[in-house]
Amino acid sequence: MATRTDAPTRREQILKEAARLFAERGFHGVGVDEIGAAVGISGPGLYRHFPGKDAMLAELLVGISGQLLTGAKRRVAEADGGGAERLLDSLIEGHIDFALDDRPLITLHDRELDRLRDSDRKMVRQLQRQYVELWVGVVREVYPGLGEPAARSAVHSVFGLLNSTPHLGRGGVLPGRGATAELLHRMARGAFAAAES
Amino acid sequence: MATRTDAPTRREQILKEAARLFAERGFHGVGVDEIGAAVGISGPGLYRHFPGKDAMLAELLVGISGQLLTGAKRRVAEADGGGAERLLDSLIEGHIDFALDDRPLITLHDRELDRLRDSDRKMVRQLQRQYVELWVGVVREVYPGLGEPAARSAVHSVFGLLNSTPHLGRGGVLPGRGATAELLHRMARGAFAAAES
DNA sequence: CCTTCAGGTTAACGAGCGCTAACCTCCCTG
DNA sequence: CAGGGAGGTTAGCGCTCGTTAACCTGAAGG
Repeated sequence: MATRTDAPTRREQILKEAARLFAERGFHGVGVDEIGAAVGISGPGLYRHFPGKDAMLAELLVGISGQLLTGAKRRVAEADGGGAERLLDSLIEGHIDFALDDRPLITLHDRELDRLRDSDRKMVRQLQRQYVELWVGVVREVYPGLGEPAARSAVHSVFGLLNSTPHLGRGGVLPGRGATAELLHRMARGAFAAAES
Repeated sequence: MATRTDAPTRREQILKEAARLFAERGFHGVGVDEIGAAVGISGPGLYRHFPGKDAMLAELLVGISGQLLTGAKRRVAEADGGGAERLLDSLIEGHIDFALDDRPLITLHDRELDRLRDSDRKMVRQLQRQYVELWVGVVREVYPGLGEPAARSAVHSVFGLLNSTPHLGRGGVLPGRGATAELLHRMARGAFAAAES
């Protein structure tokens, strides 16, 4: 898994614009002509890069879930021996970065999953479950008072909290990226702590 | 505004089933024939009750937002002199009841807003904003350390937390309604408290 | 200079969808 | 008992959308 350094390909342009459009108006609400227009080509030209509209959504969702899980695993590996508290903070930080930097993707992630073909959906669900279970393990280490079902519920709820970023910018000014990230981080920790008691 | 006591009308059946279907597969992903079949009539028979598919979604979303706001205002009135702490708990409880009892509606509420005609969307947005501002006022009374922008962000984030209920039942067992409600309530309070510090 | 191929183009097809038209059938009321 | 409206039905229209077919073009390679 080498890190990409070269310029963004046409394929990647398409994925990025498709993600934005899907997030804005829903998978069924966006036509292929629109996606094409967003990258400067028109309509069926997309079929030189993807076998179909479904494939774009599938690649996006699998990519998102995989990226989240991969990042979390890397953080676990890096935190080797650093303590569960630090690790949980690292996980939270990673999720917040994702939620703030890729809002359209976060939106898609829990909104359009049901539009996938069975095999793709199964794969995404599995990646998501692994991600959740990884969090649950760390959370229970930091907050031993939490039973497993409660911890899982708490993790899902905190995801809901962190994934609220698309709603934040709606009414105008949000207090800058750094401050928002800090606020979300504190709230997540506070929510977990309160879940334990 | 008299409280309804009579049996559910056909209109209400339709709205309920439409909400469920829209939540499951998205507004554009559900056909009128499906909605009709879900209430035992077929296809165009719906047009005896609604002028169009859009109108169903509009009535659902306006109804949701209005119901949330109305309930919150009632709680404010009832808590007259009872203290801000108690009032905030009451607001949280009301929102949780809604999120647990009407999951499809909660899902629609922040997912299909953009499919509305401009006038309807404007109305929903206004109701939502009033609801948020009502919360912001109470939250800032309980947690005076919060500035207004931070309080607003915190409120949106806590909504994300509370509205995560549709994701909770996914993987099998959730620990019973009462316990879930309690957990969510504690986490919401914990998140607000941590936002203040 | 010819070939090839990646990456476009426009035209058009077929399916699905929202919605309308036309018609039917109870049930209620004067 | 006439009649009329509420609430259904089926047939079908028109439009949109995903996808395919057929064609074009410019750049690279021998």
